[in-house]
Amino acid sequence: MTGLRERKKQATREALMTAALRLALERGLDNVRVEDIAAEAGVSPRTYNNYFASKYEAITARHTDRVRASVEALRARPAGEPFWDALTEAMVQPWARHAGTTGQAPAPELLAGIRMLSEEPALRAESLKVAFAADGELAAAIAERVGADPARDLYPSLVAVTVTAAVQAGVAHWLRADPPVPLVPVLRDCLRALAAGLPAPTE
Amino acid sequence: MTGLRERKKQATREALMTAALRLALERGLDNVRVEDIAAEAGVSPRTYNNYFASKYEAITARHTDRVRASVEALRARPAGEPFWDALTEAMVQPWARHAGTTGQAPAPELLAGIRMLSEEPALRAESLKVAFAADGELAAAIAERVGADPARDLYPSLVAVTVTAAVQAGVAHWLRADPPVPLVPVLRDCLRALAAGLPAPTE
DNA sequence: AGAAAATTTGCTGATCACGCAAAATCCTTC
DNA sequence: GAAGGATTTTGCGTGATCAGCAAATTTTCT
Repeated sequence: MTGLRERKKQATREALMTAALRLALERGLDNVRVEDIAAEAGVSPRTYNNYFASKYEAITARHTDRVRASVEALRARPAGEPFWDALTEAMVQPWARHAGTTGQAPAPELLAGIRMLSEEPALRAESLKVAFAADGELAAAIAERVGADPARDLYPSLVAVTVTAAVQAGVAHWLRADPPVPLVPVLRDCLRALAAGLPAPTE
Repeated sequence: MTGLRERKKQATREALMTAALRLALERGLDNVRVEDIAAEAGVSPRTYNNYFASKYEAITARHTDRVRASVEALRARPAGEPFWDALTEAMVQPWARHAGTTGQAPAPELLAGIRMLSEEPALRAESLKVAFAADGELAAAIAERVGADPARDLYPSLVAVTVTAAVQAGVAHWLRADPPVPLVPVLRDCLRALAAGLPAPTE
């Protein structure tokens, strides 16, 4: 079923994503026009907009995929697993390959890309948008798992939204850790703290 | 010190905000151009952009003010107050006047405005942007209060970001509650749960 | 009143995003 | 393997947003 058509579509999508990211990293976000990205990917500018609705979508597409992957990962966790274990693993998983627990440093280009997402205001906004756009689905998956009604109960959406936020905080902390630290444990800490409660440290 | 200049500036800002909101509610967001808002406020289109950088900023300006107000409110809480009490009150305060604990229903126009913020994707994105743009400041205020170093400690930013998210969830829940419920208790519940931990309901 | 400072405004240019229809490409069926 | 159908790409045109710049207007200060 993987016709040439689908493969080509995936390929241009991929080409546009990497072109956008590469150019933005090289020249700075403001010196990249849609036209440039399209040219780099060997495609007409009009086609760019068939794939991505805004100039920034292509750059944040990887992040969009990560977010969606978390939702799917949660749905794929074994049924017996305790809820917070499942949720933690699901949230961590898409980040694991970037910067695992092992000492190996993440690819610098990849890190620069993530850093740009959190430093360029326009990309930060786009990232937030996709993260919280998906959180209806995340809430639904959570509701399903804990047996709640997502429309009436506050719990699923509260957990979905705060977990999403906690991951953001974890990534941000990871980005600014001076002796670099591995990301995955940071994320686990965030989620464990969230599950257990956030009392003030000194009280 | 309240020269005519400053008063006029406040007035046009206010006029632009209300004009933008009114038009968006009346016609739908997509049928409002910057030009229309400026005309409604009796000002040139170019001036609109001196006040607001995007078409959506004016509409979400009230929300922006709420977010900022929370940060200031936290800084203004009495020093002896327990941390989570202070934080809860600070987050709730800007919303309190809209829909307090008392039975009085909120002004329908006001409610429609808030609902539009969470239903129109573009406005939702803008709201998220301002909420999380301010959360560096919120984290700083939290760090100050609990005596932490916002650059090194994860706690302040984790709390800031999750609290912001929890408020979002609370407001969203309030908006879809079928027999309407007062907002403030919902927000308090969200924040109490966040502070105490979010174990799965049935485990 | 008159100079200095700040704000408003019109103009302009760069860019973006999308509708539409023609051209190009891929897939299916005979 | 060729014709016909379906999908994608592309070019063109349109409407709109946003920011820089300099002139005009308004407020403030002396």
